Amino acid sequence: MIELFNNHICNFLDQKSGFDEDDIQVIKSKFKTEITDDLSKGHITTNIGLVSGSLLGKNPREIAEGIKDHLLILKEVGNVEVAGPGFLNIFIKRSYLATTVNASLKLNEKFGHSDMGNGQSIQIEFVSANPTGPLHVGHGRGAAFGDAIGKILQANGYAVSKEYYINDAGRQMDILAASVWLRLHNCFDDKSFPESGYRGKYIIDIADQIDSNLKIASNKIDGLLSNLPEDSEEQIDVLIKLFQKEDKSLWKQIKDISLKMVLKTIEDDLKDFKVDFDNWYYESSLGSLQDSDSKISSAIDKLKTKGLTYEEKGAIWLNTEKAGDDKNRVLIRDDGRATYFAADLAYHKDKVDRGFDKLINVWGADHHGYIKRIEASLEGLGFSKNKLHVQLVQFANLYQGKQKVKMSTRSGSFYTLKDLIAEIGADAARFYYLSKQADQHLDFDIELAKSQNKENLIFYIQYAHARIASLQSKYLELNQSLPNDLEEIRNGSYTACDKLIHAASKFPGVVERSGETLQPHIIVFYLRDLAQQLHSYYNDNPILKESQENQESILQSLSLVKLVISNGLSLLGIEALEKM
RNA sequence: GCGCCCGUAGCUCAGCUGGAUAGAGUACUUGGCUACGAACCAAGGGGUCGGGAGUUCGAAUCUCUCCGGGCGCGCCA
Repeated sequence: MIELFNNHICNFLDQKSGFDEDDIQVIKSKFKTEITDDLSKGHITTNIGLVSGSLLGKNPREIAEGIKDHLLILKEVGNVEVAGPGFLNIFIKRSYLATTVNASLKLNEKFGHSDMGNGQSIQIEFVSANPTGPLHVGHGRGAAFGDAIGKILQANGYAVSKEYYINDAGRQMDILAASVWLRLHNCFDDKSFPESGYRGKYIIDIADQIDSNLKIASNKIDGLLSNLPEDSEEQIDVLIKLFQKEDKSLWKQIKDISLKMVLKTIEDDLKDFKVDFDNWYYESSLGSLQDSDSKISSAIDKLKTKGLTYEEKGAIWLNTEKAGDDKNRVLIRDDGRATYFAADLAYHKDKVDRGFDKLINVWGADHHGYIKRIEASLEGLGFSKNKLHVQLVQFANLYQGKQKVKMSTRSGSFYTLKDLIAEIGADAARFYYLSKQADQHLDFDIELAKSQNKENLIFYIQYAHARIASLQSKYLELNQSLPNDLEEIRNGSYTACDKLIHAASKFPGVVERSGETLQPHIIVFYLRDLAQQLHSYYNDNPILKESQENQESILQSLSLVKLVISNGLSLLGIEALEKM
């Protein structure tokens, strides 16, 4: 609809304004036509008068007057007012409004979709938590966010691929295996268990299952545990080496099974959270430095060829300062092992090689210092850093009322994502994770998320949806079917729903903006406002006492509101409720 | 010290690609069920948009600076 007016205004500029060609281009790029906040300003408003007036040094209101006449030609337009400093407020004819309601309803679950992305492929990498334990509530925010922007971008015409990067190659895997091994042999009690090992109960569960499969002889390593270093980090390293030496194949088996089991729980938790991935990418598939054909070797080779690397203190460094990083970074340590950064760089090269038009990384905010170096490496590899967008997600603090919920991975007992889903359900959890801009701190109150009143926004929005559903079924008891076309009543005089129709018509614009800015919370707040208007209307109007013609008109309008709530929630990965 | 993010009503937050009187919820005061879901609605008070300067016809929004808070600055991942 906005399109229509934009084109018409551009048409005016080109043919009738008499402005300079260059000025017209500037004006076209700067003026905005949008749906108004409320109906006192008409349905559509444009600042074309202000923008041109400012540029040309003319009176904005006079310019607006000229364009006003041009707009009145359109058959869809009922009235146009020049308002304030020079805004043009456009009032649409009611018959045309009815047409737009019909058209929107016909689009059904596609209402709100756009072709902004034009089929471009976009990959979103998110969660990517180390496979060393269950997901905690911090991961939940990244999971909800990545999944939601996936849905939103898809709705905006992008071809979306969601990926989880599994760090299965580093020292942490060794620590995981060592922790399981220790539990397997009951070497320590909870108190004396090495601090830098993983101490959670899930390690015991893994050990139990391995034990029943492998039937490992216990007390096999009693002699190994004497003379351990004091420092807990050194301690775990010594243990890892001991176990590897003791029984190489058993070590490998334990490591593989542990990884598999942890990944399984992560996958299950994400499934319960209604988050799915198109691809699970293993860091180990990047290969090793020893293999000169591996992805990691060839990525580093490419940088070497470009002369961006150098040797210093026995290590191989990448010059990332050149691209704005604070300091240069090590790719290969002095002991010959690749750094995490080297692997990540190879991973990002691989993403680009796979042909995605755009890459989005959803990272915890504590990684922001890492952005520069990954951008630098992409540029070093000959790609534009603009291909990649890193979206930071801040930490979420959980509260139970006023009480902060403690999360400590150290102690091994922590509030997991699974716990959260069990307590408030996946939908409420997703909703609250998404209710604030991702890169800002979020205080997440579990009590609030469970409450059944207006303060709980998801409840309030669902309630609006359920109310309409309930009204529809009431209507169906009295009539054969819901009205499905306003053709017959488009000239009706019932205008009480106009505000609702107007609010609902903003939805496609909201989805686009949410996609452009990667901010799902825009949809959250929009739905809250829409629900508020629905409740207000519902309260003031005894709908089923209206004339039959009015009832049809109302039901039609409310169906649109219901559709918007349902589509909006679904973009957040939440199912709208017919009853609650 | 350097870098990134944030500071809007008592509290929790919207609004930020500059636009028309700065908005919700909560709390407080008050009114509304013989009506389709009152789990709701309506009305009222409450603000130097952290301070200051600049750009502009116009600044919560952009720039600079100061103050206050968070996070990051490994041959960890």
